[in-house]
Amino acid sequence: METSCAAPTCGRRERKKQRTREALIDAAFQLFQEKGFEATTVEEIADEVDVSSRTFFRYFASKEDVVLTFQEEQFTTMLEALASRPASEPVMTALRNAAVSVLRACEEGTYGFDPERFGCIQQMMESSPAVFGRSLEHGQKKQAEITRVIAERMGVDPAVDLRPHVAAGLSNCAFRSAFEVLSSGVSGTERFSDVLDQVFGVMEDGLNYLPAQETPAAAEMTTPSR
Amino acid sequence: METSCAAPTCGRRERKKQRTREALIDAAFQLFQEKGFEATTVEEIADEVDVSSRTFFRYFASKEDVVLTFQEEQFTTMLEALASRPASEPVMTALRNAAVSVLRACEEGTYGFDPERFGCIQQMMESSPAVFGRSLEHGQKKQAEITRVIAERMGVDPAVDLRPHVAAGLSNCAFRSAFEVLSSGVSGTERFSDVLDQVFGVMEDGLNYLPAQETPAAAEMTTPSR
DNA sequence: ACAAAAGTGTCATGCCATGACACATGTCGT
DNA sequence: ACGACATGTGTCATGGCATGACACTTTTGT
Repeated sequence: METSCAAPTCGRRERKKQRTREALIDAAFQLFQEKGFEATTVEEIADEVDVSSRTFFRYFASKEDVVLTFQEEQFTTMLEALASRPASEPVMTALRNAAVSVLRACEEGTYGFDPERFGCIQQMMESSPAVFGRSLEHGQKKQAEITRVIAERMGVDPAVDLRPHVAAGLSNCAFRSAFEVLSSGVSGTERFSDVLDQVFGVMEDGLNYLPAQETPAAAEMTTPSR
Repeated sequence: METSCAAPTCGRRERKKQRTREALIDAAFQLFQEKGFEATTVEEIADEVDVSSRTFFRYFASKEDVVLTFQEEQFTTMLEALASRPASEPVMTALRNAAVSVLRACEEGTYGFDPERFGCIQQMMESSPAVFGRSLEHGQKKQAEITRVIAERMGVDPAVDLRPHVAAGLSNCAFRSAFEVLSSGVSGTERFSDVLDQVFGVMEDGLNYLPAQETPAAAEMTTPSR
């Protein structure tokens, strides 16, 4: 009757659960990469780990959720990175730095991220709408948390001031724009983190001045040769 | 063997199809409003119109698609509005004006929009994640088209220049931010179109200067009492 | 060792979505 | 108006996702 540890991080049971969870994720990604997301059934994933499909759904609310696990970690890391930015930094700069640093970690495998899986997920986002949709949904949901953090950092009340909401939206938007740019193969775009940085750059210094028409030369300013 | 009209907008068959489609939409919204989106089954919708569920799926790829019909119309209207903005207008201004005018149309029932249904959809977006997710997905997909139009307007190549992508992303982001602000009940927000306008305002004149900390007084600038 | 708690497997169920095939209903040329 | 063709619809059949119910097993705390 719950006497010792309220949140039992210890114990065989907990360890076993964690192992099953990891196994499910690994098996899932394995299969996703082999046959694609859509073509992989929950039953196959469960069979691979030798549990029932029912059990799978006790660990994940949906098949897409397995993939979103990763995104959730990214988000957590981003929040940490944001918190560790100096308070003197302007909001958008802090968001930019935090966001870019997280993607760098994903790409370079630091911080416990797996670059291969990172790439795998990007692929799935492009190829299966279900994953993409859930990802957008997840991002939008998390945006609310970012809003809170930003509002705190700005020292304003998010129930009155729109700006934290917009700022959070912009960071989210930056991610998606970068992804879209990347997957539509815009020239000179390779690393996700670089593109993201550029997108933030366009937002920060180019937004007000997007003209009706412009000489091609001026475009060089915002899309530097790297 | 296809002699007269290549795109037969005429003909009984076509009319019948259109009627069935309308009937399905109407029945669907009726039921959605009565019992909620999730609680309504495709079979119920089809029964109401006296067709088989199979037929329903010949008109709509998914249950969510019925709702997205409306969004598709909004989008089309927005594109038209954007095209009719003077070419001299800066891109973000044009986007802002176009976007706001569409929402106004939705709210006021002009241009063939139904304000009641508009409200109904907003409700569903808040209450059923599936609809919300699909809506995000749809918006993201359409963003690509906006990108194209903007690039053309700017006279730049979207395969080289990031800015059209970002601008399109921002307009999309503005919609969602406005929606989020609205549904999280930020004070002084009532009409969707007004909030959207404010969001664009924040983006245009406040973005660069979102400071680390700020006196509450300065906030008044970007959130006018209207 | 025992009792409570927590996890799992096994049905059963319901809904969404799609393919196949037969049937009915328009459409068009003559 | 009639017949050939195209197109839309109904009726299965199928398969996957997701969830509830209930019995059974494992773990945990005392």
